[in-house]
Amino acid sequence: MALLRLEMNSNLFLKDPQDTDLGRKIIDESIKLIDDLGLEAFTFKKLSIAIESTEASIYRYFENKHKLLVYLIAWYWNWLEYRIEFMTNNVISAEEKIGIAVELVTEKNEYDNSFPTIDESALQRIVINESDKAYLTKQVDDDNKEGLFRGFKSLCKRIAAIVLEINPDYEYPHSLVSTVLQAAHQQIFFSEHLPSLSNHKFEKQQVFEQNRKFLLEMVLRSVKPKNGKQ
Amino acid sequence: MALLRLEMNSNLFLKDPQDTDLGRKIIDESIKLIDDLGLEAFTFKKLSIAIESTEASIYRYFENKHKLLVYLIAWYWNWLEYRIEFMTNNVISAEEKIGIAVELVTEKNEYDNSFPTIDESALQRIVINESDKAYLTKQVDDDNKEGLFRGFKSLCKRIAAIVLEINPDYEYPHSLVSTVLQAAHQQIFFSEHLPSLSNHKFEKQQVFEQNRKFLLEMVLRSVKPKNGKQ
DNA sequence: CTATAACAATAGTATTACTATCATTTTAGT
DNA sequence: ACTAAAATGATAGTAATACTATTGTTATAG
Repeated sequence: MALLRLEMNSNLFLKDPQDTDLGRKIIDESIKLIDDLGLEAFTFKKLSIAIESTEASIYRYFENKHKLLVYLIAWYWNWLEYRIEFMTNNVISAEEKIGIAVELVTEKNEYDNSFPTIDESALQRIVINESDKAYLTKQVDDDNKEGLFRGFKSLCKRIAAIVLEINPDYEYPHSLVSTVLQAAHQQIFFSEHLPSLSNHKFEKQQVFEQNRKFLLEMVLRSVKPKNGKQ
Repeated sequence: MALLRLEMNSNLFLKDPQDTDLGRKIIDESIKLIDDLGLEAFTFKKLSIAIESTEASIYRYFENKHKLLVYLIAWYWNWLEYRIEFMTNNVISAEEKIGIAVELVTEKNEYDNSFPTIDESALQRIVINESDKAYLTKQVDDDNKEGLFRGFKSLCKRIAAIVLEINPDYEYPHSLVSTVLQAAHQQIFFSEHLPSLSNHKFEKQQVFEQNRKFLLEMVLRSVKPKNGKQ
């Protein structure tokens, strides 16, 4: 598989971490640390110790912890969109395409050799546990103006376009897709921590597969009700 | 309308804030302050100034800011469940009941005279902006063991029961309902701050009404597909 | 081979999230 | 009305956090 680099919006960082060894170390180790400690207990101090550098050096790459989080989440959505693009390329049937998209959105991530140092499965856990915190802030409008959420919005738009291919008259393609993208990780969280909120059983891969079926069914039934009433 | 008191799980507080004037002031003012400042900028110091008391006094009611947030969110879900119970009482048709439930879940809240000092519309904004932070933490399992999330779980269970009345064979009642409860506030947030993620237009009441239609349609089509294929 | 960028080392600050102690006020029961 | 207990206020203190600033050292690119 080819070695790739996802181009990130330059407002996400002060200095592109993909350009230097230290920068890449910041990314890789912050993924591991946030996954371990949770965002609240994660600090630049701890990260600087983990990468055997200093707080000051990290601040040259990222304005603060929030921006670093937003960067990681944005990277994840970019990566996911890239894979959906790749896997639906040359597929003609819109229904087949939505099946592929929902599969990629809901599947459990494993190491991807295209990005050798990034632990995609840890990053997916971060998305599950922390991604909502990236936008649930008072600065959301400023951040949005800087384009920090372009990754998620672009992914949503792409999948919504497939939805409209299936049924151009469906009224809520973007709402439906953003709901599904959110549910894709929320249901995993619920089934692990608040199991009565979900019907999926948190055992090995099963929960991911049940979630895929649940969400694909929800999408298809919403978009294409079979009774012709719409 | 009768004056009511929602009984809260005693693990949510050190001393029941509903018992004293100071306690009620803590609740009322914290709702206003968190709504204004956002959870991150909200501190017990600022709250103590707002209520003309001291940090120490607040700490006698709540262990910390996190517990206070969880308390407020739990109060909201309890209140919502109570209203759903009330409004669906004596309604026979399950479809009518789900319509009422979705309406209450998605409607914009106004002052409710039963709880004179609580600003329910500010509290709803807190639920929209901050509620996910109540459980997206490393302590979620401990908090859950203490029953801190009973309000949300109980609400989900109640609505899931209505779903099963409509179709006892539907496989994902809890997943569907928790997804809807989440989407109910997420879509409001999106339409205001990240409008490309939603099809609802953020203007006055409209967004709430569009959201209701979107979610009710989603529920009904998911639960009761008309083609008899299931 | 030097100029410049990158990084390390260190120090310092305001704020936060508490804990502790003791004094004062309020309230409840007799 | 009196007293014990509970509730609250006032004040102080601490470790950690989220930065900013400065200066010195090491890489590396032209």
